[in-house]
Amino acid sequence: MTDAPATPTPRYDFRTAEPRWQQAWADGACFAVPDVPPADARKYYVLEMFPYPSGKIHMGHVRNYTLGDVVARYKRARGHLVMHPMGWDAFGLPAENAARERRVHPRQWTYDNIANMRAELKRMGLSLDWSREFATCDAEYYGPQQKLFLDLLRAGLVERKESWVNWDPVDETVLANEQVEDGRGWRSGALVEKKQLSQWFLSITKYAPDLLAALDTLDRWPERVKLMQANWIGRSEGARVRFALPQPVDGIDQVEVFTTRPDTLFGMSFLAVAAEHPLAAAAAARDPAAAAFVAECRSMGTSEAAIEQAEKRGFDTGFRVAHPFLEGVTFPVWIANFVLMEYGTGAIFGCPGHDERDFEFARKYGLPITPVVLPPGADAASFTLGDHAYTGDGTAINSGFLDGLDVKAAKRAAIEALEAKGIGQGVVNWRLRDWGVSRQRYWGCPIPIIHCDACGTVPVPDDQLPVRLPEDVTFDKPGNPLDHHPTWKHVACPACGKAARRETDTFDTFVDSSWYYARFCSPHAAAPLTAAAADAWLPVDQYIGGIEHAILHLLYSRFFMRALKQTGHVKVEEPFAALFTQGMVQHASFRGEDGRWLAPDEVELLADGSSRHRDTGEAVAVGRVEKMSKSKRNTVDPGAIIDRYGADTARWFILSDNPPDRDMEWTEAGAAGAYRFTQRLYRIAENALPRLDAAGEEKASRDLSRATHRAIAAVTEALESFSFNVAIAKLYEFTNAIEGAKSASGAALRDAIGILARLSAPAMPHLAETLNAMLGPGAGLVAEMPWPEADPAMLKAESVTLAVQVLGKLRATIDVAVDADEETVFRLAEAEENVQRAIAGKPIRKRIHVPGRIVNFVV
RNA sequence: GCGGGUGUGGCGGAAUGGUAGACGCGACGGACUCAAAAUCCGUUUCUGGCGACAGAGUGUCGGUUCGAGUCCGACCACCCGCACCA
Repeated sequence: MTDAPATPTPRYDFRTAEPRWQQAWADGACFAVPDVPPADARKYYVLEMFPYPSGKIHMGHVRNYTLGDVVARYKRARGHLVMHPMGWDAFGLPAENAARERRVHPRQWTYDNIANMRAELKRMGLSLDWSREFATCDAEYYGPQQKLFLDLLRAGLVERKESWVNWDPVDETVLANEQVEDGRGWRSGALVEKKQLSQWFLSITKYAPDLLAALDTLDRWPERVKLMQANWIGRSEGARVRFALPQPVDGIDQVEVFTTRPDTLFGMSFLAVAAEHPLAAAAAARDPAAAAFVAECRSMGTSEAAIEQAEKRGFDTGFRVAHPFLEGVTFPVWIANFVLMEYGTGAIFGCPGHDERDFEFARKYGLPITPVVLPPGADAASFTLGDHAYTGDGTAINSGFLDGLDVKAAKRAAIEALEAKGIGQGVVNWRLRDWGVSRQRYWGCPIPIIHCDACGTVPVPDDQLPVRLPEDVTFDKPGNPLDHHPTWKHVACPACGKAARRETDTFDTFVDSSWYYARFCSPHAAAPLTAAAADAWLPVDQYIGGIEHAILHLLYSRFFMRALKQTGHVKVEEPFAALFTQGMVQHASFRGEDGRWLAPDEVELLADGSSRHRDTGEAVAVGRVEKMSKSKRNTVDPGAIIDRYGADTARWFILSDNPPDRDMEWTEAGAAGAYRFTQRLYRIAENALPRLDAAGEEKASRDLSRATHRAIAAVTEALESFSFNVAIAKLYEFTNAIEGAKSASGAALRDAIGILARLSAPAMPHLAETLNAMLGPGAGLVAEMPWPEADPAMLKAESVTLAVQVLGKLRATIDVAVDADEETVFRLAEAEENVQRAIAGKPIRKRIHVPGRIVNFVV
C-alpha cells in the first residue's frame, strides 16, 4: 500500500548482494550432503512439509521455509551435518481442475508451476540441498511407490473393501468433501448421492494400538497434536451386545451394537441403526416411507461433520428387539441419521437418560426416558432428569441386578452377565478406520493391480513397473480419463495371459506424502529406499508444518514407516522425532462500496485511520484479519515483497512479528520496519569501519563485551526453544547496545559486529555475509562458521535489583550485591522510605525473600 | 455436533508462581533541512496528581497463594481438524 521506501540510494543494496551470496553458497556446495553420512558425523535432518505446486509460493510457504531455514542454518553452525531437502507434492485435484477449466494438460500445468515456484524459493536464500529435489509425479518417484504398495500387499497390509463415496450423477464422478456444497456438486449443481464402491484400503487399524502407545515416546511433539491423534485413534472400552429380533426380518435374527455404557442397558428405550445398515435396507424394501428416509440420509454427504451437525432425525421401522436381560420386554428399531455405519457396528442402543444425543432424539420422538444412574448425593425417590441427560458418575438404579453399583462396577457386572448368557462380550473398540486409498482420478499414482476375470486381482509384476500414466488423455467427458482411455487399461493378465483390465483408480495423494521424507535420503536410487541412507538419516530431527496436518498426514506417515519396517525397508519406526506446527499467515481484508473484495495493493490507508481505493477514491471497508485466500483477495505475493525489500527483510519480518506457532498478520508497516532495520545494521557496520583499530575506554569496552556475551546466551536460548520472535528482540537489544557503545574499543566493536552477523545469519543470511565480509575480506562465509559460544564469566552480574513488596504490592526496588546475605537484604528493604510508609508502623508478621527476585513483607 | 487450541497497551508481542508491558510497529514532541524523505534524541497501559506518589489493569466470573498473565473451576469469543482439499 505504500511505495518502496524512498531512500535515495540505499547503502545496502540487497538486489546485488542477495544473488551474489546465493551464488557463493552454491559454488561452495555449502548445503549438499551425502546419501550416507560419514560415521563420525552428527547428522541432523530438517524438513518442512513439501509444497503443493499451485503456481506461486504464498506467505504460508515463506513462513514455513523461513522457520526451517533458521533451524537448518543454526544446527549447521552448531556442527551438525544438516540435510535440508525440498520437493513437490505434485499429484492432486487442482491439476485436473485446471485441465478441465483451461484445457492444459495436468503434467504441463504441474511442471510449469514447479519451475515457477522453484525460482521463487531460490530467491529466498534457503539453505537447501537442491540435488535431492523430486516431484511425486515423477515416474522416478511414483514407480518405487507402486513397489512399496505391492510389498505392503504381500505383507497383508492391503485389503479390498466396500465403502461409501459422494457421487455426482451428472459429472459421473466421486466428489471430495470440499466439492460438496449444501448437498450439491460444486460444478454440476446436481444433488449428491452416497454410493458404494469397491476400493483399496491400507490396514492402518492393525497398528492402532501401537500408533497410540508410541505417542508417549514422541517427547518433542506438541502435546495438543498427540492429544488430537490419541482422540482420533479413539480407543474405547465397552461391550458388543447382540439384541435378538423375536420376529426375524429377511433372515436377520439379531442386531449387534457397540456401547461404552453397558451399565445403562436398563435405561434403554430404543435401538437405532445407520441408514446403510442391513436392517435399514430390509425396512426400505418393505415400506416406501422407510425407503424415502434412507434415500434422504443418502443425500446427506459422507463427512462426519455434515452428519453430526444435521438435525437428528429418525424413522421407526416397526421392527422390535428384545432386551438382553428383561424377559419379554422389546424395544423399537429406528433408523437414525446420526448413527455412523463406519463406527462400531453401525447400530446403537439408545439410553436417553445418560447420553445427550439419545436424549435429544427421545425428546423429539416421544420415546421414554428412564434414569438409571443416580448422581452422587441425589435422592433415588425424588431424582428426575432436567433438560439434559446425566452423563456423570453415580450409582445404578432401576437396573435389576446392577442396582447399587457404581458406574465402573456396573459396567463390569453387565459385561459378565452378557458373556454368561452368550449374547455379548467386553471389547476394545477403535474409532480409527482403515485408510481408503483409491481415487477415481487421473492425476495420481496408478495403483499397480490388474483385474482378471479368471484370476481376480493380480499385482503387476516387478519387471513391469512402473505403471506409467498415459499422456494422451482428455477431460472433455465426465468421469475418470484413465477409464476412458482407449488402450491403457487393456492388458494381458500376468498370471494366465488372458485379456484383463488395469485398475484405473489412482492413489490418494496422502500416500505420496507418507514416505517422501524417507525418499529424500536416496532420492535417485532405483529401489524405493536405500537402507544405509534411510537408517542413517531417519528419523527427521525437526519437522515443521501447519497444524492442519496434525492428524491425517502425520498419522499416515507414522503408519507408513511402521509398514516399511515390517516389509524390511527400514529399521526406524517413527518418522519425525520432533514436530513444530506453525500458525497461519493472515491479512486484513478489504471491500469496496459495492461489497466486492479488494486486493491490499488497491487500498490506500489514510492518516486519519480510514481507507480509500487507490484509483477510484471510493471508501473502503476494512474487514477482519483473515487467513489469506484467493476468494477474499487478501493475499500478498511473496515475489513482490522480495522485489521491493529483499529476501532478508521478508524473512526477518516473518520471524519477528510473533511466536511461530500462532497465526500472524502480514502488515506493510511491519515489512517496511524490517527493511529499515536491514539498512540500519549495514549503517552501523559502515560507521564502525574507521574505528575498528582505535583504542577505547575500558569500562565501555567491558560493557559492550558483556552485552555481546549476553546476546549470544539469549539468542541461543531463544533459538533452541523456537522462540524466534524473542531471538529477534534480543538482537534488537544487542544492536541498540552496539550503537550506544560510542567509546568502546575497536577490538570490542569488531567482536560485537562479527558476532551480531553470526547471530543474525539464520534469519538474515545474506546481510550477515555482507557484514562479515565488511569486517575483513577473506574471513570466509558465515554459512560455514561455527556458532559463537558465550563465556559464562561474562554473564555474571555484580548486583541485582530486587523488588520490595508489602502485602504483595510493589513499594520500592533496591540494588544489592549478588551475594548479599538475607538480613542485609531485609534491612535495606525495610529502610526504604516508601516501604516504611506502606508498613505504617504495623507489626511485620512474615518476611519473604526469594534471592535475586523479591522481598515481601506481610503486615 | 465432536475433538484440539488461542485470548496481555492503539497494534504484534515479552514475562522459571516473584518489579506486567522487554523488543518492535504506530503515534506524539524535538533536532537536522528552504522543505520533505531518510536519520538522530525523547515520550507513549489507563485514571487522578505540578510532583513525590496513589488507584486500576493480562477475555468474563469465582478459587488456591505472602504473591497469579502464569495454577484450579465455570463461562464467553475466535481459530484449526473431522477421514476424497493439500
